[in-house]
Amino acid sequence: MSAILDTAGLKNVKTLKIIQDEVASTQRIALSVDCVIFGFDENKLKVLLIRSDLKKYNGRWSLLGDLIDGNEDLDEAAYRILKQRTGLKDVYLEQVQTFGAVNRHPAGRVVTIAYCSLINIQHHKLRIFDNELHWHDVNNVTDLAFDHQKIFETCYQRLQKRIQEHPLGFNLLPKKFSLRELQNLYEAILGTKMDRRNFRKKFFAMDFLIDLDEIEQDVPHRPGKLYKFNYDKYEKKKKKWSGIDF
Amino acid sequence: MSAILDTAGLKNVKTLKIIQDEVASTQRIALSVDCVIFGFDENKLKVLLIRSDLKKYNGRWSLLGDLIDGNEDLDEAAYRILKQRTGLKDVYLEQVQTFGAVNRHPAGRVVTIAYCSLINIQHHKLRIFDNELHWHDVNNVTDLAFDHQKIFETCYQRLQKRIQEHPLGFNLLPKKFSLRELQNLYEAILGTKMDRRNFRKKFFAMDFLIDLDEIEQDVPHRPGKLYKFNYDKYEKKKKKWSGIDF
DNA sequence: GCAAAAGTGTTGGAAATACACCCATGT
DNA sequence: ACATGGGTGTATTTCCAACACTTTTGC
Repeated sequence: MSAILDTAGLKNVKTLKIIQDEVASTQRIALSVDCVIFGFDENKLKVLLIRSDLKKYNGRWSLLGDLIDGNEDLDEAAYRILKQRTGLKDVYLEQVQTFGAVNRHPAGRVVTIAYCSLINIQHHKLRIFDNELHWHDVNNVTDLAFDHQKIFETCYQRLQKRIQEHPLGFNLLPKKFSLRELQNLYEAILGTKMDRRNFRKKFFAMDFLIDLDEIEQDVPHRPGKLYKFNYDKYEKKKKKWSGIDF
Repeated sequence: MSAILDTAGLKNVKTLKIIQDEVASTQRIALSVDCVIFGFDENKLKVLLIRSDLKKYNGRWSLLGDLIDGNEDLDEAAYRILKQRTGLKDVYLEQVQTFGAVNRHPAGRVVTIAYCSLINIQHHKLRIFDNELHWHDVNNVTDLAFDHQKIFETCYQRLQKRIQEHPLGFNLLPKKFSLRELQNLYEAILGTKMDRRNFRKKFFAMDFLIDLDEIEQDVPHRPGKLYKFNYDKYEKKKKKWSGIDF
């Protein structure tokens, strides 16, 4: 912040020392990170929840979170939580919003920064040995502890929007995937059905899929071809937004 | 946050008291709000800056900000700053992002929540009696103090994107405006030139403009018709996003 | 009457949608 | 052979971009 003024109009130049004192004397606030960790499995979009460790919320599910250390960057804290809970790999992580209602936490003033994370469930399945940790179908998430329901919904909406504008979805899939899997992913996240032919057309027209010349194994029907996403090409061709539309 | 664990796997139910102690004992952090206040004047998009009150940044401009009080909601703090500096009216306010690099502030650890605000400059001109406060052309903002350059750019980009998807722009205009003014606004914010006929067509097709049957006064050419924005109608017809496109 | 901006339609191309049939594989 | 999903093409519609002239007002 730039100014510590109680009224407008003060314009003395302050020394660093004065500001330091102000920072030190102001009521400080506990800061936390909460992670909304999305995964994709069995053609469903899932979110990773843990049982609240607070008696008040006994039995209710909550997001994974932790307090931020005084010497820790925000993103660092979010990565730390991911690492502790899932094993950290192929992680997409994005800060979404900060929630700071005065009474949002029963233990006192805790402002929390919500992060949205996308992980490939196959790679992390093993790490969930703790049975208080569970993948929930996003359509079946209700009554979370604290203000976590609100946080979850905000992050889910953000995901729905972002996935249509950026190639985030691939973070949820195995490196090699079929077009059917890709479409299932989009349908699960957006809650819609799409025309298969037009879906293919759209993605092939984008020209960011690399044909691996491999096919699915162990499917009880004609196997589909496998693809991977061409991140390099995407980075170069990234589209600039234009067009007023609301 | 939901869990205060140092390793995964802990699953005892904690009492409120235990968590309170943890919150109290954890290193707390000073929290601030920084406002990126946009205005529109003389066909330019402007941002309101103040001279840094820190000697280290002597002469450099910075955003308007202040520390958050322990009993104050985040949005409340942002509104307070707006009120102190501009007079608070017709304000559009939106939380954008939280910045928390460990060393972003020379006075110690200060995490800041950036807010973007759009105000109608005509209504607030008078309040800027403090000559350390100044409206800068957004194209001429460089070398701000702290990490404010980054914050400013993030907010500006957010604005550019949001204004194309939501009718924010009207917060920057007088209640009655001509189509020319509206187009100038979009061109200023997006840094583009648009075709006048297509611009009109687009806005009339949306059908959110109310023809006031009034015309501009004191213009040295054929006066344009004046319109206002129909917020109610917009709220009802709000478009749902659809379409993968990146 | 001249300068300056307001106001107005049409057309062609691109992109999105809707839609139906044959193909490859496992059982 | 049949069930299941993979793979392909075309016709229609909708949306967007490009583009030029006439009108109104102040001077």
